[in-house]
Amino acid sequence: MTRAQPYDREKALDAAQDLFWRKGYHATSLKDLEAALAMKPGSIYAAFKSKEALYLASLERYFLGSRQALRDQMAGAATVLGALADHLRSYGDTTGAPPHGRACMIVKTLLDTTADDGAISDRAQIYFEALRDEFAGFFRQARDNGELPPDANPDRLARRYQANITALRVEAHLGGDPAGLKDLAENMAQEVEELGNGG
Amino acid sequence: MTRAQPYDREKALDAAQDLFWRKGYHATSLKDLEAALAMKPGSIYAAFKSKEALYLASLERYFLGSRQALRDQMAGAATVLGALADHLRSYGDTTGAPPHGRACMIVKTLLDTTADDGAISDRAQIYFEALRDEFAGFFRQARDNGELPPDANPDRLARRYQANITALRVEAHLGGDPAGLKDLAENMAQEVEELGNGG
DNA sequence: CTCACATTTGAGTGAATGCTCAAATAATCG
DNA sequence: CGATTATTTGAGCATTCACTCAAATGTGAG
Repeated sequence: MTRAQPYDREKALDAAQDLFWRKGYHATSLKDLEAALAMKPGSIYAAFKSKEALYLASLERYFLGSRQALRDQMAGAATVLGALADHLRSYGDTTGAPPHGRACMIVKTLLDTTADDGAISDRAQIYFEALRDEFAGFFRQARDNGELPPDANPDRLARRYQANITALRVEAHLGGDPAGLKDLAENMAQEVEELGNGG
Repeated sequence: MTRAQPYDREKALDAAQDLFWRKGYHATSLKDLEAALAMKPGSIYAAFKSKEALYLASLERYFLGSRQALRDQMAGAATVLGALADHLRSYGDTTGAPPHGRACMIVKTLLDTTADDGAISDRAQIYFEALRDEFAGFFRQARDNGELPPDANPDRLARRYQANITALRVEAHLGGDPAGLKDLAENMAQEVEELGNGG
């Protein structure tokens, strides 16, 4: 049959994602990618077609990974609101592996691309909204199982929740006072929990 | 004396600020700037020294303008909290001239620069914190004049307030459903007002 | 009007960009 | 062990990048 691929596609995509996430699309050059992926330009183009396509693949990987991590985190929780609150709290801790201490790659993408960056900004918007839908689903779940009052608006709550995460992760990206960040996260987390106590 | 400057420095800086604000530092080329400023490369370098220096000048202009607009808005207000709430509400409207419908240039800068972009990210962080101090000053004012309880924490409130603005303006940048954005802004604004009602 | 000089000009700099492709390489097949 | 074919290689492509500087231009002084 065909020759086994001497490069590890998952590992390469992982390296590309990390590099793009840190430096952004425009500031990342092919030279940077060659070094990070340990691949020569020809191989990169054979495997990923173009810098833009590689970015799109990295972004998709980021989105799928984030969503999966969120679902896993929610699955084993006692209450939905408690788990959503804990998810916020987790961004208050900048130590440890990414995504801690980093802004959301989707938000970064949204902010530094324009219409003339082709499909990239469109795709980022789709992912951003998909994550919002994910949050809305959890709030709906909380409403349906009685954690939230019956007149709670899951879409509105999701929008607000996502806004909090966005802001929290921008703060984390700055890397200022860790206590202040933790305090901010705790503040937001408690607001979520209080939604269940007739807030 | 010396020859009158045939280019308008303010107008050029204004054009540069707008272009950088929209496209970001890395995605903006000298060609773009030449077109926007209606100046040839030699003139740009004589007037502004480098692309980085021009960006720093644009960012400073943005910061000073934003802070001044905020101060003006706060000066003629009946209550401090009401004015802070209205400031949030203003970002819920994407129609009209910038800054409406655009993310904060300082936040954009923070997210798409790294340490190897020299002074730019440092400067953006300074401005971001300066705006936070500005907000903290208003909350302190509200506490001292009785709008807030005596044990209110101005720094914490300012951090949360700035986080809300950051998130709101990221949402505005997306340009999705205007009603949803307005709703989000109203939501945040009411939370600020409720701080004064024993919240 | 002429001189002196500050300012603008824009073709041109070397370096870096994203990307290509003919040649070299390695793995599987009969 | 060749023969075949998928894959990698890396020098090098055209283009664009941020930037420079000698020459042209316009201005105020004498």
